[in-house]
This record gives sequence, C-alpha cells and structure tokens, in this order.
Amino acid sequence: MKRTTLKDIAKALNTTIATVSRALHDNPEISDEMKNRVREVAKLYDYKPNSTALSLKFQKSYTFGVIFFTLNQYFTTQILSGLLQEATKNGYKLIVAESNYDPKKELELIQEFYELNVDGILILPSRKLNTKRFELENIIRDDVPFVIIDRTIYFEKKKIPFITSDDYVGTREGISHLIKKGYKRFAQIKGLDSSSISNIRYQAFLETLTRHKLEIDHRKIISCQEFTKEEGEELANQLMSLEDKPDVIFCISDMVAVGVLHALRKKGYRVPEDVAVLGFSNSNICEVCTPQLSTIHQPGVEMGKKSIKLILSNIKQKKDISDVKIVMKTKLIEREST
Amino acid sequence: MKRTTLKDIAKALNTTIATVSRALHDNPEISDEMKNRVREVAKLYDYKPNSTALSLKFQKSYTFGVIFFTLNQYFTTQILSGLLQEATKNGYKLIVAESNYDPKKELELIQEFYELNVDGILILPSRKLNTKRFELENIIRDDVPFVIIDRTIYFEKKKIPFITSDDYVGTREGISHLIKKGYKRFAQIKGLDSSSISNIRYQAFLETLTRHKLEIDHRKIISCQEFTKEEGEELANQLMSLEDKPDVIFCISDMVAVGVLHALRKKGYRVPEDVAVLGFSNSNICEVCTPQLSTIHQPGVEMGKKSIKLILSNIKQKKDISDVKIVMKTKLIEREST
DNA sequence: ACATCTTACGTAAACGTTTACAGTTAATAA
DNA sequence: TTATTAACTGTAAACGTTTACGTAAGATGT
Repeated sequence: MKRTTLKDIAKALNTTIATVSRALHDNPEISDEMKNRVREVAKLYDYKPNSTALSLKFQKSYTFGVIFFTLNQYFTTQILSGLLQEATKNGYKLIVAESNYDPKKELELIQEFYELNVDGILILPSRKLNTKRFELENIIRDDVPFVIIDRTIYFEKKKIPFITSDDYVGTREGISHLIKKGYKRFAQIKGLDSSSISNIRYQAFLETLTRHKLEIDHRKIISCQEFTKEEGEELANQLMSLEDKPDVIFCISDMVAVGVLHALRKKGYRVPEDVAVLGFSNSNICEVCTPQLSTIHQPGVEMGKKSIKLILSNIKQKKDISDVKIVMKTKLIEREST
Repeated sequence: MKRTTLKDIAKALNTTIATVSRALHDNPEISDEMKNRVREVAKLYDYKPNSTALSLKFQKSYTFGVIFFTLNQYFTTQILSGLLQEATKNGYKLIVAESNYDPKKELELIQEFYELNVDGILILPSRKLNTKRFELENIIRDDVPFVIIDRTIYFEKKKIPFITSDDYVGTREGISHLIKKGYKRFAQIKGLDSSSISNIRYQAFLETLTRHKLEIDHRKIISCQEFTKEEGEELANQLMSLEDKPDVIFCISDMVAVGVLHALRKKGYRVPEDVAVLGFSNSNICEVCTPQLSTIHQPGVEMGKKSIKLILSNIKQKKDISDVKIVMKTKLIEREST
C-alpha cells in the first residue's frame, strides 16, 4: 500500500538509489541496459516521484497561494478559473483561501503561505487592507513574487506589481456613451473612499462629465458599503427622492444595479426611458434581470491567466516584474437598461 | 533573506538541532534555562518551522485536494466556501482544481493529488464521470480518504462515502406544494439519464405525481445538456408548443429556469398565473430575475463544511467513513414564480 | 608496460525536521 | 568509595530526493 520509492527500485535491482535516480533522469553516465532495467521496474511498481521530497530538496513547491476577499461574486470566481487554467497548464497548483474582507486574516494568510514555501502569492485584497498597507508592506518578502489583483496599492518603499481592469477607460466609455444618448442628470453609486477601484471610477465619472460640460451634482454621488441588492434598492430610493432626480444611475457593481432596477420598478419608473442603469463587471446576473443590465465587462478569466503568466515570467525567466502594472481592457456591454 | 532553520538557532547557541527542536516543543528533558534561550533566539530570528520538511517527515501534508466540475456556478462556489472555512479552521489547506466536466481530467487530477501526498480528496464529479466509474474505482486508494460531493456513485467493490442534498424530498415538497396550489399539468426539464442527481429528481417527480393521482405526460419530460439559459428558453418553447401545454415547468437548475421565464415572457404567458416555474439550488440569480424564482434550496456552504468534518473524522478519530451517506436537508423557497 | 582516459556505478552530503538511543555530568544511595 | 540514578544534551537515522565527488574496471595511447 505504501508508495514505491527509489529505494524500493534500487533494492529490487540490487543497486543504489543514485543509479536509479540517474537512470530515471536519463543521465548519460548510466548504461542503456541499466536504464532499461530501472524503467521496467519503475513501471512495474508504478513509481511516482515524491513531490514533497522534491520540494524540500529544491526549495520550491510549484504552488501558488491565492487569497480572495470573497468567492461569492461572479467576477472573483472568473478570476479563480483563469488562475487555475493557467497554473495547471504550467504544472503549478493553487492553494486557495478566502479572507472574507478581513484585513487581519489577509495578513495571516500571507504569513501562512510563506511558511508553506509557496512559490508565489496572488491576492485580491479587500478594500480594508489599504488601511493596513504598512503592515502589508512589511510582511511582503522580496524572494517570493507577489502580485496584487483587481486593486492598486502603492507602497512607500516596495514596488509590487498589480493587474487590474481599465476601469477608468471603461467608465469613460460607458458614461460618454450615455451622454451621447442624451442623458444629462448623472448619479453614481460608488464604494467607500478607501477603495482605489471606486476612486478610479469616480474620477473617470467626474472627468467625463466635465469634459462634456455637464454639471456635476454631488448630492447624486453616494457610497455603498456591502454591494448588496438591498443596498442598491435603498440608495436608489434615496436618489429618486431628490427634487432633481437623476436620469442615469451608474453603479459600482452589477448586484447593486439590480437592486436599483428593482427599486425603480417598484416606484414605477421606466428603464431605460426615465432612468438608465449601468452596472459594472458583466456578471452572470446581467442577462438574468429585467430589463437586462448594461454593464462594463471586466475580463476576469483573462486577468487570472495574465496574473499567472506574470508571476511565471518572474520565476522562469527571472524577469523583474516589480514595476509591472497591467491594465486590462474593459468593454461596454449594452443591454436593455440603457 | 533565507528562512531561519533549527540549524541556525543551534549554531547561534552553540548547541545541536535536536536540543533546539526539543526546546521548541517544550520537551521535559530540556532545562528551563535552555528553553528560554532557544525561544529567545527563535523569536529574534523569526523562526518558522518548515512545513515541507514536516510533510516529508510525517508523511502528511495537511492538505486536501478538491476537484470541481466547474466553479462557474453559484452552488459550487458555495460549497468551496464551506470547504475553505472548515478546512482552515482545522489547519488544513485546500488545493483546488477544475475538471471542466472532463472525466479524463478528473482521473488525472486524482492521480496528481495522490502524487502530492494530499491527506484526502474531495470531488464534485461531472455527470460524465459515471461512465468512467470503473477507472475511478480502480484509481481510488484505500489509505487516502475520498469523499464524493453532490453526486451518488456506487461502485462494485469499494465503498466510498458521499454527501448530497436531499433532492428527493426537496422535489417532493416542491411538487406537492404546487399540486396543492391547483397546478395539474406538470412538465420537467431534467438532465441526462446518466446523471444520478437528475434521476433522483425525476423519480421524486414521478412518484409525487403518481401519489396524488395525477396523470404523467411523458412528452412533457425532456432533457437538457448544458444547463444554460439559452437551453432553458429553447426547451420552454418546445414545451409550450405542445397541444396540451404544461402549467408547471420544473427545472434542473435555476439558470435553466431563468431561461424558461424569459421564453414564457416573450410568448406572453403570465407567471405564475398561466405557468409556474420552479428552479433548483437557490442561487443568487433567483432574486434577480423577474418574477423572482421559486426554487429548492441546497445548503452549499453547509455541505462543504460537513464534507470536511466527515473526512477529518476519518483522519483524526480514525472513524471508518466508507459507509457514510450524508443527505442534507433541502428547503422549498417560495418566491413569485409559483 | 605504464600512464591516461572513459565508462559506469557507488558514496555521501544536503534539503529541515523529529526522535530513539547513547552519552555526560552531577547528585544520590549503599 | 562506588554504584545507581536523574537531568540534561548530543549523535545519528529517518522521511525521499538530487548530485558533487570518488572509484573501479576496461579501453586507449605511447
């Protein structure tokens, strides 16, 4: 029942593990006859090298650690799929962990990954991790590649590569398209101020309106916390109770946008005639809701793949990736809600 | 930059690694003075035991391998969440892999997991793996616990524990509730005949109708393959083109049900007045679509947790789990579509 | 005939741990 | 005084690999 080892094969052939190891690696110092005998026995015994021993020997695990703030979103699972595809394709495994938005847990998980001798760490940090940026910076080791996905965090001393979607351009395209359609009174449901992503979209929102000489009404720009449908409903009601009601509600996430749609329907507003609603991410719910939700597509799977490629370029080709900032193209997806 | 090892500490204190190891394990044979000195240096050097070395030594990795047929469904990611929570809580890691419904890949991944010395394997098998049951049976090793999630596969010689949701009772509750409401002409969109899950729901569907003396119209029972929205639309159209149109469409998944809803709306049928639609799983899309989808809740997170508990009961308490068949309660969730 | 070079294999150290067993010293008992 | 014991620490093997180095035998060159 025990796994067969080099020792077993050596014993069977009355030779040493060194010879067996070399034979299996097709080392030129080993005679063809011996190689054949070794291979035969190896096959017979179904020999498989012990990867733990190899890890110890070579000080690498062929494993990446990945931390998600949640796996409960379509976008994050798309990233996971991309990561898995590209990792397994290259002979790497993924140890997956979920931080549930807890920055302390995120730091702990990073520590744990180091103790596991992972060959690299990828993280989708929660917004809150930004507040622990200093701790994060101090914890990150220089000898294990580190990649930040879906967020941009800048540090004092260290340079850490990140990979995001081009939310700026995505937002600009979405908003300017709506402007062209004649919408004028733009509202935004953004995230908290501590979120880099939210801020980028906010900036793009503001600047696009400004460039088109549209007035910006700051009472129409509000923040949500949990990104839930319920919150979307609540905030939509809040927005529609303004005297000057918006004719566009640009949301931080698709789920929030769905909440907005529901609230609008309940109040009798027509979408997209009275109010246009624009989501973000292009998750699977966009085609499910009524009206179907226009949104800005983030290429989750591709981001995952690219992240692995990035980290592998550091490991395999020894490329310095500390300066890399990958920004992946987004795409406006027009459906019924705009 | 290198990790500090026992050797480093030993050298610093001019002693041996054995003493250091013992001191760190609070071995009574070591003097308190030595223990203190060792601990001090260990702290100073930020010593962390090398888990790879421990894995090699103890022949365990504190790692489980998990195989998903897809991570692109709400239900499967819920299971993943549950698995992760319970695993990390117990100091275990998860290596995650996606088979993308490819039975060959599933078998390969299992092999790979064995080579990685995982302490256990959990799998959500694709329906197609059933056809490779023989290969699967032969590949499974007796010394590494194996758990099947969300599917029931019976083998010739081996006994493998599985954990599923009680789809039989769930279906029965759903259908009989609809019967009570006065619906009479039941249609089912089921999966392929090779799917154990689909068959259980099919049986429950038939038997519930029979018990209530309702006629079963086999033209109203059709199969889908990909479980997509588009397929749901197509099959709904097919069902509604029968002379004797159904007044209930019971679907194999929520996404299929959403497709059905869309098709019905396009054709002008009212839901739930003309046709009731019932999904399965209670995924996040149920509250998103219009009308909101009634469904049968499967406790994904709990199933994940329970799976880890099960496998740990084998590992830690040496319980024989080969006979275990866990069937978790489902729950009818009534929303607007019924 | 002798040095030299190949060829083919063995020895042993290393990766970082744990732990059975073997010392060493000092204290205690006879 | 000497044997016994207790308290502490060191030695070395083991987990399964890889690989620098050593070595033996035969082949080649002069």
